[in-house]
Amino acid sequence: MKTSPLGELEKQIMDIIWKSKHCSARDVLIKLQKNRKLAYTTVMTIMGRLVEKGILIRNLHGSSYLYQPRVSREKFVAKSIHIIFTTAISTLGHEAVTYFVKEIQKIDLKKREELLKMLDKK
Amino acid sequence: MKTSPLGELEKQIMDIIWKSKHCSARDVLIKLQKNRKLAYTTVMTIMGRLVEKGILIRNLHGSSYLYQPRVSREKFVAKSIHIIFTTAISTLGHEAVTYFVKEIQKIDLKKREELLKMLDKK
DNA sequence: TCATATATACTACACATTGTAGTATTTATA
DNA sequence: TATAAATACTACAATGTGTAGTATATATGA
Repeated sequence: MKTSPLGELEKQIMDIIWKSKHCSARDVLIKLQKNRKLAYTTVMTIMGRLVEKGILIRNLHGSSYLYQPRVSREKFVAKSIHIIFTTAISTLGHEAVTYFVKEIQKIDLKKREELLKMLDKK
Repeated sequence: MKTSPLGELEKQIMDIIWKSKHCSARDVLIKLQKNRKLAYTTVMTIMGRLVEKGILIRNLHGSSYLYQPRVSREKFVAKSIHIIFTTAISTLGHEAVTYFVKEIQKIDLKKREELLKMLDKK
């Protein structure tokens, strides 16, 4: 079963596009290449797949495409969490909810600790 | 990325073993075959993989193996949820937490509704 | 206008995961 | 001892993801 809606490269590409609202494959490539070597066609392939998956939309702009997210990052995250959550429950059973609650409580604890640390420094 | 720690068949097998505490491949096969046709070797393969993954433990018992879960269902669920939760956050960002909270709130609402329905019938 | 650069389409391939099962070999049992 | 049962090993298809090459079309600048 799947645990996450995007692969690593897909995620990086989506993050770039969500930030820029719309961009070409080359725009994305250039940003990605700041961190690593990557072929233009690799980016094209992934972006094409994201279009197939309905996550990106593209429009011809002259002789090349401009890509846009089909939904906002917020909506995408909301939907993904819904899928992840319901999948987890159907695979692992209802007790799963309890553990999600516990995870959230842990996070809050950490946040509290972080806040305390910050206050300490000031 | 992965969304769930077990595939469909793996899940079914684990559920059987968690219920019986320990059993042979044949025990599992017989239970699975109540719902569908399946080869003995298919079950063997999956159970072998579950051993490789550290989810099952097996001990020779005469000339065949008896399989046991390495951890309780509870612990497995807890760990799985932890992985799912942290993976989701690292892929989708911290806002993800908000949406998990919303999902839990939705569930509670449903449960409340279900309860009301049950009360209504009685 | 022509050579080069750029974009796209299409194809390919590797690797991991999962479901599925066959074959070969060993072992037990009637 | 022949047969049944268990295991080990191998295989293969489908899917998802990362990676990139090749072929073709198109634009652009000298």
